[in-house]
Amino acid sequence: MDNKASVTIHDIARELKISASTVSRALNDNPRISKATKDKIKEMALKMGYQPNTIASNLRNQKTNTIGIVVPLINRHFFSSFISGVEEVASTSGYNVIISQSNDLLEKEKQIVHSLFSNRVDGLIASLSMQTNEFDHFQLFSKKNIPIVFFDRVVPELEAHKIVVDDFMVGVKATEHLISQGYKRIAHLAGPTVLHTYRDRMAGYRSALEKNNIPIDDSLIIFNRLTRIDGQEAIKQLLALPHPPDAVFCGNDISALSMMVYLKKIGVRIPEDFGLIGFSNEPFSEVVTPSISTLEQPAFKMGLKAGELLIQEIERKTRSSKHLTITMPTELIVRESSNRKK
Amino acid sequence: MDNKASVTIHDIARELKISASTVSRALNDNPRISKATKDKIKEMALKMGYQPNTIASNLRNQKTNTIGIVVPLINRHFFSSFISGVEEVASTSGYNVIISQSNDLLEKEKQIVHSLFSNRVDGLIASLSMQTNEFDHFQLFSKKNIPIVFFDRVVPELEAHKIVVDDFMVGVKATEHLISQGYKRIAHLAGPTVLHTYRDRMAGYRSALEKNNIPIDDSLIIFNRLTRIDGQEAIKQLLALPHPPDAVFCGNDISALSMMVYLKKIGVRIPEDFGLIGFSNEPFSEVVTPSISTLEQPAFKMGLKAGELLIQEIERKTRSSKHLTITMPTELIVRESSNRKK
DNA sequence: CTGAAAGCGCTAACAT
DNA sequence: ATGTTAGCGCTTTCAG
Repeated sequence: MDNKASVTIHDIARELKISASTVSRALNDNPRISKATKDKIKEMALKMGYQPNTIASNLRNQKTNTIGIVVPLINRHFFSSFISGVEEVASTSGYNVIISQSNDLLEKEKQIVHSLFSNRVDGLIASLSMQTNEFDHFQLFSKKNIPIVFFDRVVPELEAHKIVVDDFMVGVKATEHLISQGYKRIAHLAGPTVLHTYRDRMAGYRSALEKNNIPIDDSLIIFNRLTRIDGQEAIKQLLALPHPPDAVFCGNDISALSMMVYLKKIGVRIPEDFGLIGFSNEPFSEVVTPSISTLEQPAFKMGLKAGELLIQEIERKTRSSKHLTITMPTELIVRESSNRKK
Repeated sequence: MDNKASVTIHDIARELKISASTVSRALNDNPRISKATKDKIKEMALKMGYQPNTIASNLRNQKTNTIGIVVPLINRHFFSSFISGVEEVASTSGYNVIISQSNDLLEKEKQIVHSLFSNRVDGLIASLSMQTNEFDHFQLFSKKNIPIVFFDRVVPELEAHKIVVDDFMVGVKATEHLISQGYKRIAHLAGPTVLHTYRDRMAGYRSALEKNNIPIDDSLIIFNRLTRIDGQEAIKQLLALPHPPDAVFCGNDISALSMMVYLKKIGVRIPEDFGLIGFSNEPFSEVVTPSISTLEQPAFKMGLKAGELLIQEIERKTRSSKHLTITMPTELIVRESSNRKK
């Protein structure tokens, strides 16, 4: 039940009959302190079980060595891999990471951002919630010149650094792949268009069709939130069309999978009768039968990059005036669900 | 380039020609302040763009409203779901969460624990690294009566609260299920026995066999790290036996999957000729073909529970003397890979 | 090379 | 109902 107050630098100072400032300097390896006293102080600190109080130091230094991360959902492969990347650079650079999830709710996101600000994080890394259509809460940071790096779900309007993949090219690559496999009526399951990442993918899809002289049929484009249930309802809706599609480019792997499950159940052969391609290469996509074609989003690397960039900005005295947008490569992964030509 | 210092309660006080303490009290809804002045103060705070400095408040209050979490790897379904659970209770109770990963390295774990301590987290939730065989770093917390909750990878020696599943029963349930399906020679792929969670599961397996008068054949028990490759090598080894098994209880779903892939490739029918059951209900297990029987480890719920318990302890003035061990139920999920009797 | 003193922003006795 | 004052633990001028 040893619950007495922690040992502070003052305790060490008193014990050694020196001043607290000397102790502080010694523990921070300040060159103005002699080797001898440093050793003496460090030894005593160890002996007394001294543990620095980071909070006090943070308050005094106006710096917390902490990075805030906001993601829609931590429990998603893409995001947890991304965070893992950030965590890696952060910890090697001496930063802690505070993570919060918005659950895709704007209100929660706002609250989190305020809380992170109040905790005086040195920088912020964020991916927007699906509902986010206003950005005042981020102004808090930019107004005070605290660097922000957005990733994945970003908006062009935001003046900040961004780590993204080329979603337009994603749409193009996925669609052209399906075309190359001989599919004729290609549908697209798109996410909420408030998010430009989904808009861009759709634009890529349209562009690929146009370039290949395939007419664009808006009834083949469905918008929803890309959940499992959404996928199933979308495929039902598509199949009920007068001229149903013979392939779908899905906004994510989850919805592609749920479409596949439904199609298999009603006896549609994949990829012979129907082609499917998803997005983001979830771990399951490789192991289901048939395996699902998709595009790999380099989550971990994006996290590393975001962390690097942010820390660079934090440690630069003057804010860099221009905002970088780093576009990471995506890789088309052709698997069974869309591969009907050897 | 608005980089001037933040608005503090003193700025508000000066503006309103009142004292800082009144401002502080008003903003904290202290009943001793009149409604009128509260309103006035809050309005001014809003107008001036005041954002509380949590650090200062933390230092003063000796409380950070922050929970530290240490996991081996954030980018793993079980851990990220668990964290998600913690995060949920934490945020509804007004706590932030700092997450760090040990990468299964003892040294990293030590460093993290010290850093979390220095950041004066109000409590700690941890799952041990695979290397952890000493526990002094956690003493830091217990000595100062800061509550800790261990989960999943725990050791009995630790005097702290624990959230676990009944691994012995896991072994029993899995094995008895295979027996009930008529499999005769049941093998077990076990993880590293330094971790008691794997030891317990194996004990459950043995116990179930004994109870059903099935002789235990040690050549049917294989130990490795349960990776994909491990699974494949294990099944090859098992099939090469003079009397090969007709079913395997695997220590996790990954290894069960890789066995399945191999068995399918060489033409073994599942579940007719061979039965498989895994553990932990990875997302892919449900969607592969055949779907994999498994036992659900309620990660998210465990996270909720851990968070609840920890916060309870934090907010109790006196530490509860006894250490709770909460055993969460696991659920047998029978799917195709082991279900040969309708 | 070391010490004294002030202050980071907030809160809570203790006043009144 | 509000103000005064001191201090959480640390760092950093400024002085010597």
